[in-house]
Amino acid sequence: MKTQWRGGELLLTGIQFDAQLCLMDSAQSFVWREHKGAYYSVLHDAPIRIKQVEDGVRIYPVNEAEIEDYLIYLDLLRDYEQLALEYAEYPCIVRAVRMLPGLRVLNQPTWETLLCFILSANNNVARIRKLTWLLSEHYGALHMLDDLTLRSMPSPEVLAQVPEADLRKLGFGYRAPFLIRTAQMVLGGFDLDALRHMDYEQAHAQLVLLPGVGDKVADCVLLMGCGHASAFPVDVWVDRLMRAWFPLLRDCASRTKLQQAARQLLGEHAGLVQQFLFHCARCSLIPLEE
DNA sequence: AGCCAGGTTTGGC
DNA sequence: GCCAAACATGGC
Repeated sequence: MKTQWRGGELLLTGIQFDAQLCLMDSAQSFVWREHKGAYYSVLHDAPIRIKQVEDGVRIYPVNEAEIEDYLIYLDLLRDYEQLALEYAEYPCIVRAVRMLPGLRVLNQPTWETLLCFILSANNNVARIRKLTWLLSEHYGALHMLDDLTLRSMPSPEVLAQVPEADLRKLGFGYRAPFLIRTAQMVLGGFDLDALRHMDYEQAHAQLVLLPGVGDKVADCVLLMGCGHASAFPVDVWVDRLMRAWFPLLRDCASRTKLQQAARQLLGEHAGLVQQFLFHCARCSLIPLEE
């Protein structure tokens, strides 16, 4: 990887990174929007633009001191070739990782990851993105970039004060009180930053204390919002594909059992693998049955 | 029109 | 601990 920085623009080349896949199509993040061939969002209270180039990306604006933050966000400091080697004994994993060379697991801010995945429960991707947009549009801070108005996700301070009825009117349904009560708990001292430094079990046990956060949402937040690469979210797709491709797991009595067994089996980077398998199955890149 | 969505909560054994 | 039903909404 080569990094060049000048005039507030960061140019990263010699990397495998598919912006459309990572920011829009892989259902990891719901806060990016596409405009004229570039991707826009607000990250850590600053508007940001990412554009795909030949063998890398251009990011603007970036302070020189923040360069590493973006490498971390896009997970460009990790060797994904190594990931395939690590799981050489599982042909389906090697195949999935090699099939999506531009896919990376984003390291997103914990708070917005938490909000998005509370919204994701029993919901479809199109509506998760719509509700995420509604939340930022009504309660987020305003930013400008390239004559585009962008809004951040609401802070816990703001969200904790929103009347439940207002969110229900906007179409949040039964998830409305989950969002508000979670914001109130974070405001009341629930330490999201601490989750990064706890071990997986401990951090998971903490997260499920939040309203609207069950096992699966907790694992998504841990994987994509807390740097826990071993967190292994199991949704309908992952449940089906793991049973289909891993005979060892076929007889797991419940989703909880399967989640634990799969995480145990795949180890330190289970969650990274999960993203590749999930995308392959969801987009029918690898058939679930033969 | 009806099924389904990157599930969670609640209340019953 | 395991199971079922309720849950709001709208995408397809």
